[in-house]
Parts: sequence; structure tokens; C-alpha cells
Amino acid sequence: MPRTKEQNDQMSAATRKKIETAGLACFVQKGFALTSMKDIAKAAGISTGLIYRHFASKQELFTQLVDNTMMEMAETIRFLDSDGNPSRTLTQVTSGLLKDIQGNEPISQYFILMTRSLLALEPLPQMSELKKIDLLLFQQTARLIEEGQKLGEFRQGDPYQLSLFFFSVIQGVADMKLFMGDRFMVPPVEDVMAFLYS
Amino acid sequence: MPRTKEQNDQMSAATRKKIETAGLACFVQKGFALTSMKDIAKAAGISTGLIYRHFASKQELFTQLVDNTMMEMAETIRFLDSDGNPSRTLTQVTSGLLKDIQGNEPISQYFILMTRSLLALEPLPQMSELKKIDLLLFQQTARLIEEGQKLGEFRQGDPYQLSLFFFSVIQGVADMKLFMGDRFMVPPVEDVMAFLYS
Amino acid sequence: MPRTKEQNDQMSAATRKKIETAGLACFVQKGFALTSMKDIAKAAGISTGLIYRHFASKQELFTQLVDNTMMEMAETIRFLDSDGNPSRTLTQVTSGLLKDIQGNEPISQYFILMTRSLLALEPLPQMSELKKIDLLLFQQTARLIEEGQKLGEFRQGDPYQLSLFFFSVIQGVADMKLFMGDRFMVPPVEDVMAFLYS
Amino acid sequence: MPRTKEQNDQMSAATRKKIETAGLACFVQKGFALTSMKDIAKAAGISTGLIYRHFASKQELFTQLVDNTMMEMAETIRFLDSDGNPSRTLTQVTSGLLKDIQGNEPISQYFILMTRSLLALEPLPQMSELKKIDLLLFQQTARLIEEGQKLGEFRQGDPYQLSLFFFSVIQGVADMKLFMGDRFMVPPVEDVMAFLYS
DNA sequence: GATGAATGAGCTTTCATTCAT
DNA sequence: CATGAATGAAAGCTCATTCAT
Repeated sequence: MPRTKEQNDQMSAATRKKIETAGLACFVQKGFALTSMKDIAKAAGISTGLIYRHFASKQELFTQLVDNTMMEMAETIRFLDSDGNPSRTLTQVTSGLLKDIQGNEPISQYFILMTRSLLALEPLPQMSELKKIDLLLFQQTARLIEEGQKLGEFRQGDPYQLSLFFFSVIQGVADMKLFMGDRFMVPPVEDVMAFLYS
Repeated sequence: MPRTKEQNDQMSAATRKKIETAGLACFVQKGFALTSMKDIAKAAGISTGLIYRHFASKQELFTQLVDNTMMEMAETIRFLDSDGNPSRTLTQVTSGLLKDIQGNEPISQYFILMTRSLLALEPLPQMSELKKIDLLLFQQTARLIEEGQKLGEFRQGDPYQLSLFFFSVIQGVADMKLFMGDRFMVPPVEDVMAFLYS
Repeated sequence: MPRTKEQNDQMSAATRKKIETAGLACFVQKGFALTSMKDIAKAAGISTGLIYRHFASKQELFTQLVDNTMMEMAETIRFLDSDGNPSRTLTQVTSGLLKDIQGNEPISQYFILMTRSLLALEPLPQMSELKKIDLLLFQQTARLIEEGQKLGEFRQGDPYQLSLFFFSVIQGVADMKLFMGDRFMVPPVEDVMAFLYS
Repeated sequence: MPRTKEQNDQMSAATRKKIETAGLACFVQKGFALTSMKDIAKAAGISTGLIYRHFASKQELFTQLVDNTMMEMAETIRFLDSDGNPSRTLTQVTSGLLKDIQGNEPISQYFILMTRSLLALEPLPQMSELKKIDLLLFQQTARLIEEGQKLGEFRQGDPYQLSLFFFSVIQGVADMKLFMGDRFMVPPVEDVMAFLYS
């Protein structure tokens, strides 16, 4: 009496989700290299072998997680930029990010994950990641900045470079928080965005 | 006839230097855990065994590198803060750092190394490092900022937290440069220091 | 479908046994330091990695083997000393040991292992072993000798020292057998115990 | 102004002697595998490279030392057996050996070295050693026992096997002394030789 | 002859991945 | 689908041996 296809699919999806959640937690906590498949399996409450039914390799699981994260982030930005006020939109996004970082929310650690994802791995698969990051996150933000510049809200300058610098600052703050823990308080939104108004 | 002591010392120093240079490059590029001693040996053009004549373990080599760069950095700052003009001093330091990062100079890699030093390793040896970093670099800069505040050059606020944020930005920029390569131009000094004047 | 717990336990126990058998043979033949995990794996017909599922380290495997054999030996003696005739009991034990040694039985290898356990290793873990050996084996035999003395079966003298000498002789015979192979015939029981009747 | 041939030979011999002395001490203390060439060089007060001018390998140095030891021992026995009283001669030899063992004299540890020499190494070179041991030490003692049997001093039986058992006991006592240290007192000569008179 | 820097094979150990069940 | 025993490549590290000086 085999299960129906729907039941199987549902179980499969649930398992996949468990793996992703466990994997994210582990990678953020200990980094790619020091996270073992056994760690992830244990955190997900399944066997190591089962992971390989859902992801071809540790690397692929990691890549998938980075992908997910980026999608989410880009999604956030897209939703927020509908109302025509770039300055307020970016302020809201930034404020949300800073709060996450201050509270050590998992989302805040995506920035750390993201940077790490590049350095640990062979050049080929990275390129595809890079393009996605570029497209989804940096370019989206660049467009937001460009609109702000047209409205006179932000200072002039290459929007894409300003976008990169914006994420540099966020990345740096996330790193410092991880590094210093309670000894570091995330700065106010105005400080983070100061360079856009000068 | 055996080599003279001078010859040996010279050879030793040259080899050690080669190892440190290669090690720094590898650690920055791939992180601690994913850098193998063989990688370093190959980059240095020597055998793996020889590294162990100069450093007792991979960990010790890494720690030494963090130490080195930190000292250098603290040195730089100390030399610069003699003339009584904090704003100009910090501008000079920042400008120097940004140039290093843009040119991929080894010193710029320090910030990346620093963050990495936390992950992947046992808490104890890190703690001593952390204290040194705290003392030499962050506190030194905090003092500089404090003086600038007294002179009305910088905005008010906890100098230590402002110092940490300053280094967050530098750290973020260094990471982004490593991440994006030629697609990222380091921002002008004014952008990096904007938050201090707002 | 996964294996049942029973199946796994059975496989596990079988593998563990193979490792112990192979390990004992290797350690006895070549000593601790010169026996490689690869040697043991090859002798057991498994991969090196698998050993580490069952023993945390080479050292722990070795310690386990010493433990095993000691327990077995002490067990033997305990069972035999119930009938109140120390001389006959010890004769039986000795006879059994000599037959084992002559036939290169695994138990005979214990004496060689025992001595080896001292060399090449840190003092701490050995000490605990030493105490167990002392207690279980030497003292047990000493008690047997003491009883024999009271019954006038054995010559007078410190029972513990006589016990140690007894095991010296057994140890020496086991070594010589290993050393000379077929060129050496183990001596008759009377020769080995001669000193107890003089 | 080069040294004369005599001077060179003398220096060479002195160095060789230093190496042998240092090597013996190290091997006895820590065994073959755990003694490094650096250990020996340091103990001899020379460089590691210099050892290789006198011995082709660690193995060969070890073999040489075992050889030396055996020669010495055989020499001792030969000298002692001139006066026509085998029982007294063997008693003297045994007494000397036991005293050495009790006092942890280096000579006493030759027995341990001797056994070890076999087990650590390839079969071919051992064979030559084995023959020498057989010839010089065991057979010499066997002859002594045979003479004693003719004179009615020792019990009957294959003299060679009795000789082997005699050395088994000595070997066992030396091992036990190493193993137990001060907790073990070497037995009186009569105990060690008891089996020869039964 | 003498040195010790340098090499690289080989060791113990870990862990991503496979596969019989 | 799910398990975890088993594999083996690769890591960090040691040390016998070589060789430029």
C-alpha cells in the first residue's frame, strides 16, 4: 500500500525544508568548512544519507541557501519600492536590517554568509551566484538610489557604486556585530546612510 | 664547511617572510579552514615540512599573521596622531587605508583576516588577540575621535562606538573589494567619514 | 528500507571484533609505534576510516586491547582458585598459559602486549592500567601463592614478589617464543614453577 | 694545512663512539620507533647530518648497537668459562646480570633491546642478527650447560632448550623491572637457576 | 669533515559521499 | 523513502634522509 504521489511530495518538501533550516543555522554559526554533513543531519533530525536525496553535495546545499537568502532580500526591496519615495524606502530597509543585526536575527547573518560563499569555492559556480547577486540585490538597490537622485533626495554619483558601498557598510556592521557581540551597538540609520546625503 | 650563523639566520628570515606572505594571501582568499598547509607551501615555493620549522602549527601561523598586521596598523595610527588635528589625522589614515584596499595591498587584507580570526577557532587563543585588537586599534582610534569631538570637528556620541563603526565600514569595503574585484571602486574618504560630521 | 537495529548492532560487533583481532596481532608483532592504522585496517580487511567509528584513536584501541586481555586473564585465575589447592591450581594455570604460548594463541600475546603498553606512551593513561593489572592479576596470584605457603606447598618469601617473578618467567617465555618461533619449545610446567618449591 | 690521516681517523672514531653511546641510551629509554635521529644527535652533541657519515640509516645504527651488545655479552661468558666449573660460572654470570638489572645498569637493558630488535624490522637483516645471537650467546651458554650436565651439576635435557629458557627468565626479569620499577625486586640467583637443579 | 635547512613520504585522523539493506 | 556502516581522499603534522655550503 504505497503512499500517494501527493503524500510523497509533501514529505519530500518537508524534509527539504528541515535540511535548509538546519543547514542555514549551522553554516551561519560555524562557517562552511567547519560544518559537517553530520552536524546538519543531526540538527535536522534525519540521517546524513537522506540529505543527498535532496542536495547533490554540501556545496550545492550551501549555494541553494545563499540563493534563497538573496531572493528573499531582493523580494523585500522590490515590495518596498512601490510607493515612489526612495529615501523613505531605503531608510525603512536599512532600519529593518540594522534591527535584525542588533538582535542577531538569522537574516542579518546572510551578509556574512553571502561574502563567505564566494571565497570558499571554485570560480565557475560562483560566477552564476555573482550574477544573481548583482542582478537581484545590488542592481535593485542601485535603481532605488538612482530614482532618489532624480528626486534630489540623494547626492549625485554612480548609483551602482553607491549601492555597493551601501552594502559594504551593512556587511561591515554585520561582521563587527558577530565579532564584538555585546560590545558593539549597531549605529543609527542616519549614520549608515550619511554618505547618501552629503 | 657548514654555513655561518649569519648565513643561516638570513636564510631563515627569508623563508619565514615567504611563508608569511604566502600564508596571508591564502588565508585572506580562502579563509582559515579551507587553506591547507600545502596551499601555503606551494604559494611560498617550499615544502610543507619547512613551514613547521618556522611555525608550530597552522593555527600559530595564522595567529602570527593577525598579530603582525595588527601591530603594523596600530603603529601607523600612533605615528599619525601627534600633530593635534584629529580630523586631518583620521582623514589621512582613512585615505591610506582606502588606497591600500583599492590597490589590494597586503595591509588592506588585515580587516578580512581579523574577522576570519574569530570563526573556526577555539575561544581561548582568540580572546587574547581580541583584547590586543581592542586595546591597540579600536581604543586608539576612539581616543582620536574623542579629541576631535572636543575640538568640535566630529559629531557627538560614544567615541568607542563611533570607532567601531568606522572600522565596520573599512572592513565592509575591504570585503566588498575582495568580493567584487574591479567591479567595485572604493568610495571617497568623505563618504567613509560622512557619519562623523553629520 | 534501513537496516533494523539488530542488524546494525550485529554488523557493528562483528567489525569491532575484526579490528580487535587484527589490532592485537599487529601490536604484538610490531609494537605500538610501528603499527600503523593502515596495517590494522588491512589485517582486518576494512578501511582505515572505519576503525575510527569504533575507537577514537590508535591509543584507545591499544588500551582497550590491553584491558580486554587483562580481564580475560584475571577471569581465568579467579575461576580456577575455588577448590582450595593452590599448588594444583597454579599448575593448571601455568600449564594452560604454556600451551597457549606454544600454540601462539592470542591470550599468550597478552604478556607481550603488557610490556609494550608501557613504552612509547604518556605516563598518565598507563598508570590506571598499571593499577588494574597490579590489582587483578599480580595480587590475585600473590594471594594464591600465600595460601600455598600456608599449606606448606610453596617455599617461604614475599608472595607478591614471588608472583611478580612468576609472571616474569611467563613473560620471558612468551617473548622468547615470539623471538625464536619453532626453534624454541616452551619448558615443562615443573621448570617454570621450580623456584616455588626449592 | 690538512690534518694527518691519523688525526682524522681518531676524530672519526671518537665521533662514532659518541653516536653509539648516545644511540644506546636513547633506544633503551624510548625504544626504536620513538627515538629520533635528532634526539641522538642532541645527546651526542653533534648535528644530525654527521650521523649519516658513520651509519647509513637509523636502522643500521640500531643493528650495530645490538651487535655490539651481543658481542660483549658473549665475550663475558667466554671469559668466565675457562676454569672448568660450569655451575659456578653460570651462577656468577647470572648474579652479575641480576645485579645489573636491579641497578638499572645499561647492560641489563640489552635484553630488552635485543628482543625489540627483531620485531620492528624487515626479515632479511634480522636473520643475520638471529644467527649471531644463536651462535654467540645461546649456543655458548648451551655448551656451558652441557658441560655441567656431564659433571652432574645440572639436570638432564636438551642443553640448547635449557639455555633458551635461561635467557627467557633473564629477559622476563629485565622486562618486569622496567615495567614495575621499584615495586619489583629481582629474585635471588637460586630462583632463576632453580630449574637447572630440579 | 660538519652543519642544519630543506625535502617529501608516511603517519593519524576527519569527513563528504556511496550503497547495501 | 530512509538509514548509517563503510569508503577513501585529503588534511595537519613528523621525521629520516639529503645536500648546499
